[in-house]
Amino acid sequence: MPKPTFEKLPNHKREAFTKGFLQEFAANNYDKASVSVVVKKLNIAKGSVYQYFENKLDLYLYLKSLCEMTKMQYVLGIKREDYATFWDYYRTQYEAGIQFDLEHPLESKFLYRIGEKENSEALRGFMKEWKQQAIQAYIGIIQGEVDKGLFRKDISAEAMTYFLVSVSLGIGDVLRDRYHIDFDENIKDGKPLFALDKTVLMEAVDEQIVLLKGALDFKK
Amino acid sequence: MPKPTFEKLPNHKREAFTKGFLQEFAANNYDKASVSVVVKKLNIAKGSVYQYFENKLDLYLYLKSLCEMTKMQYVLGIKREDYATFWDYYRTQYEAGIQFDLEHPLESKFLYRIGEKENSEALRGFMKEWKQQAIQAYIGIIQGEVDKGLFRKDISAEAMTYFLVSVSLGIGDVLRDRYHIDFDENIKDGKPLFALDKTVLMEAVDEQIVLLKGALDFKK
DNA sequence: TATTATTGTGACTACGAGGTCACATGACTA
DNA sequence: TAGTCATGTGACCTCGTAGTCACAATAATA
Repeated sequence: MPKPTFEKLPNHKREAFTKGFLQEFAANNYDKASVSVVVKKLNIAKGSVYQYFENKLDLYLYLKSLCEMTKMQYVLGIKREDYATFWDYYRTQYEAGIQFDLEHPLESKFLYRIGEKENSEALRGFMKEWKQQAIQAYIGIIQGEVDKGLFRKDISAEAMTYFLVSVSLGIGDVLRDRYHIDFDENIKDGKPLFALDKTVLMEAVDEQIVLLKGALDFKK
Repeated sequence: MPKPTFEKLPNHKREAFTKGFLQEFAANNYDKASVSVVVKKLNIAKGSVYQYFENKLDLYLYLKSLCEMTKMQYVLGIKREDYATFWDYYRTQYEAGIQFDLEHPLESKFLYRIGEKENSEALRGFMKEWKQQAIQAYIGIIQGEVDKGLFRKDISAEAMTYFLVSVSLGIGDVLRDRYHIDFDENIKDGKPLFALDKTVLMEAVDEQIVLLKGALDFKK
């Protein structure tokens, strides 16, 4: 986490700093992202970085927590109990994610990288924990659907959760491939990752949801 | 592709060379895999590597084609027309993949990395093409199922294909996470990635197939 | 055996990374 | 104004990488 020196920085400096490194980590994975490059771009001394943060990993984790907090504001208010079906809930969550991407493309791309399988050894521990927590949270919800008789009972909630997560993580790729989206170009141009009409995107998402329903819904 | 010098090498030398670099590329991504490290491990001169191959990328692509050819021997004979349903066909393919992993763990891990989202910039072009070809091949098969009235008609074959691919790529992670498998450790010990009883693994696969059936099969 | 062609070698180059530190600069206090 | 403390600086250090090349060693041919 940042040293006091960083917290005391005037806003415009701190924001420029954050933005510069967010761009770098959004465009490159942890290992390839270069402190030296950003430092040149921002016209600050390399030593400053290490007066603000312990090291590269410390800086990365700070940015990660920043992005997560921003995304939370979009997703946290969405509660299962406020929706008639799991799929209304799920769809709303996904839509909020797209809205987040629309308004915070850098943070969105940063977080998109976390879902990637291959990650630097330095990060692997954090990512594994992160994924396990996400999975566990979802298992609880899915088990709830099973108990309500809304999801099938012949397959374990765990298996269904992994299934759902696979598809969820894949949807981003579906969108990217089907609409020939170049994430890196969009990032460079300051556009959102999914620089397309939201309704078009949601159509593709809805297709995947229809398939998910077929897979998980209880059939009498 | 290798220079003539490499082809003329005595078998034991060529095999040791190949194995050494397969291990390195199985354990590290393209960027992190180090020619220098392997060279030390094999007790050969660095210059030799560049008498066998143009450069690191050339060497990597050769190993990739090697692994693909080996895997082909397991999968190529499996034809859709030999199976009653798509799912018998799909299951057999997956089982063959596990068998391949059992007998060629190094090659299996090497290829597993290709499915990963994050890849070195040097490789991105190759991987994109590779994925597109795989997708296109599958779309043809899936469309065939639709035409036969076996798969649902209300969703495009393309959307169903992406759905199937998402889940297929995810199954590896399901197995890894559910059975707490450490790929890197297994590789280091010379074990297969999925060092578990094949029938146990296939049980988990079958669960996912049941869900896939629910999603894609035509319901009257 | 002498000559030529092929293969093996490892110190070396050029590069770029993360991180350090003695010093310069600026701001606030006495 | 003089002194103190926090912040900014960039040359420098260590490390590791891919790739090179003049030379040594071996194999093949005459």
